[in-house]
Amino acid sequence: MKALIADLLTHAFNTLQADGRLPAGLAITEIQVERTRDPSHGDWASNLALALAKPAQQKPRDIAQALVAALPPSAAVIKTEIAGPGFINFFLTPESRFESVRRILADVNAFAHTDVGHGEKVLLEFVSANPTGPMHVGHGRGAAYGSALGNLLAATGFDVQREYYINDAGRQADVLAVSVFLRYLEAHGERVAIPSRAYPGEYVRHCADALKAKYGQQFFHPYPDVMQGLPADPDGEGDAIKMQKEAHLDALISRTRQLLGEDYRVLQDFALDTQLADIRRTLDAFNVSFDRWYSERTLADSGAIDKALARLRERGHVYEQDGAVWLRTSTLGDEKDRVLIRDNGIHTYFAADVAYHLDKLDRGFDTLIDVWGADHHGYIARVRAAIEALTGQGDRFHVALIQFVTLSSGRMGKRSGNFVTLADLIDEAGNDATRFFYLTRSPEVPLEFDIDLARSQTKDNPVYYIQYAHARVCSVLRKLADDGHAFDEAAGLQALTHLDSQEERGVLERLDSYPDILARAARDRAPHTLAHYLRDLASDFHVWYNGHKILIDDAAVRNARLALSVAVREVIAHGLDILGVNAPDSM
RNA sequence: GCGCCUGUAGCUCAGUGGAUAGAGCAUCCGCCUCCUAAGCGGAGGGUCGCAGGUUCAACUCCUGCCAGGCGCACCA
Repeated sequence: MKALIADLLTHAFNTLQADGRLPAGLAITEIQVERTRDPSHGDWASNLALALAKPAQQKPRDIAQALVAALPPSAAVIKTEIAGPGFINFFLTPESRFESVRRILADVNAFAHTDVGHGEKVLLEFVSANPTGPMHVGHGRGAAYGSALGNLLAATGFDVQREYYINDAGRQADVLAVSVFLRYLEAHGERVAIPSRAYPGEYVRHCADALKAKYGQQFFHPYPDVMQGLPADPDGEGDAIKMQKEAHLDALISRTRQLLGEDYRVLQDFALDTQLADIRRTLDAFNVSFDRWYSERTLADSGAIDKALARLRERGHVYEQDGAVWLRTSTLGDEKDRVLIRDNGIHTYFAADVAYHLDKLDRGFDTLIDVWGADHHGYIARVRAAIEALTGQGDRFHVALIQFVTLSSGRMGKRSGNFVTLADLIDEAGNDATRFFYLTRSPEVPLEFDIDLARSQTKDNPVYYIQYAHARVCSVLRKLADDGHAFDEAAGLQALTHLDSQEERGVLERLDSYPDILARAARDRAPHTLAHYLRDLASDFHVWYNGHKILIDDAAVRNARLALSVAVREVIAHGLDILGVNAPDSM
């Protein structure tokens, strides 16, 4: 209905411009049409005349008069009124309230679809957690957000590809390798000290055990040989100490490479593959999938990094200083210049990331959306600057920053070093509740995850409340069949005018707003809008259900109510599917 | 110090520049012969952090301040 009103107003506006009644240069970016709160204001209202008043240099009520006079006729509109400072109120026919039910029952996907995307090609990169350990609850939020956003964009006319960038190169991968290596030696009976900057988690030990099981003695070296002559790993705090700790770890990495030779890569690949497999398992369980897993290593191997560097040089954005190669990002919005190639000749993570984003654009994507943890916000300016330097299209790059997650009940960090993994959380709260809870908050707000509420199976838990509405409709239909009846859709659609109670009007209006909610959620990249909507719809439905019996003897009214119920079920199933939450038939 | 995010009911949070700022929880008062009580109805509860500004209109936009979180590497 909203789209219809907006259409009428657009026509009226164009007519007035063509007649010279309004200045020609005027442009309306988006017509605001809203539901009225007060029934005496009609069903819908627009502030278009108010918005035009200033640029057109005319009184808002005069413009409103002209717009109303120029409105094309519509079967749905009974009358219009001008109210207050210049609102245009629309009164619609009773029959128009049922339009959405007809459309939902005909094809809910068509009903829900609004083409905000116009086929725009979007590359959505999310999660991209380093394969150096299990996913934690923060990654889970990014996973839920990214996957829901992908579904949302796909449902609103975007051509979206989902991608996971695997950080399988660089120092972190080396730290993982030596961490596993030391635990591997320990599994062979050596007494080892784990460096303070290495990975301490229990999963490293499991990985080492698996390594031993597969390769036996192949990588073994006596621990004293490994450590001989290495700088010490000092205790304590402070920058100087920290640097010594890192130096110790770096020396250990070099020594391990040297001792293992070509086997180093075998060991490292084993460790990375093990961790990545664990991540994939968790994501599968979490109903998150990707179109492509993109390896950082392949960027170096394929020459993509060299290509990006050459292009940056060509465009004059690169210089050398202190033995390193720098990108002049400071002239493109970044606070300082950034190193691409270190003085030791090894490219930085940033250089690989620049090449990756160039590759995304080269593959023909119009828009790049990266989903990052909030702690990476300082990184945005330099990546955008690099894209700008490469292509002049820095505005195509968008980052959705996801704020941190804390767990309620003090369950986080209960025992030091024993952090809660995403797999643990899913295990505890279930897939549906976990996804839904992640998605109920705006991404830029820190999330306090209430585990006890997520576990609870009462109406206090919004996900159960919504799923229950869906199951309830299914239950009613089962009861109907048990009683030897069937839902007569055609008869129901004929009899929709029986749906005239306050509660039924509430449900009808809510259903009608669904396409607009989806469009807004997609435009704002805000899946939480949809989560809130579904809760409201479920609430409207439950309120109606509790006051009105559906399975009554009067066939016309019964079928009309069934039509409304099924429409609710269809929209809930559609919305939950976008959020990646199941819509069960019974509970 | 600089940058990003946040500040709305006791708590957790919604809120396209638009008409009287909302929801859930919590609190209080009611409600089960009935398609699932895994539920429903009602009540109280607000200086939208503070101060200016922009305009027909500001919780919403701008500026400054206050408070909290995060970040400021030749790590990733």
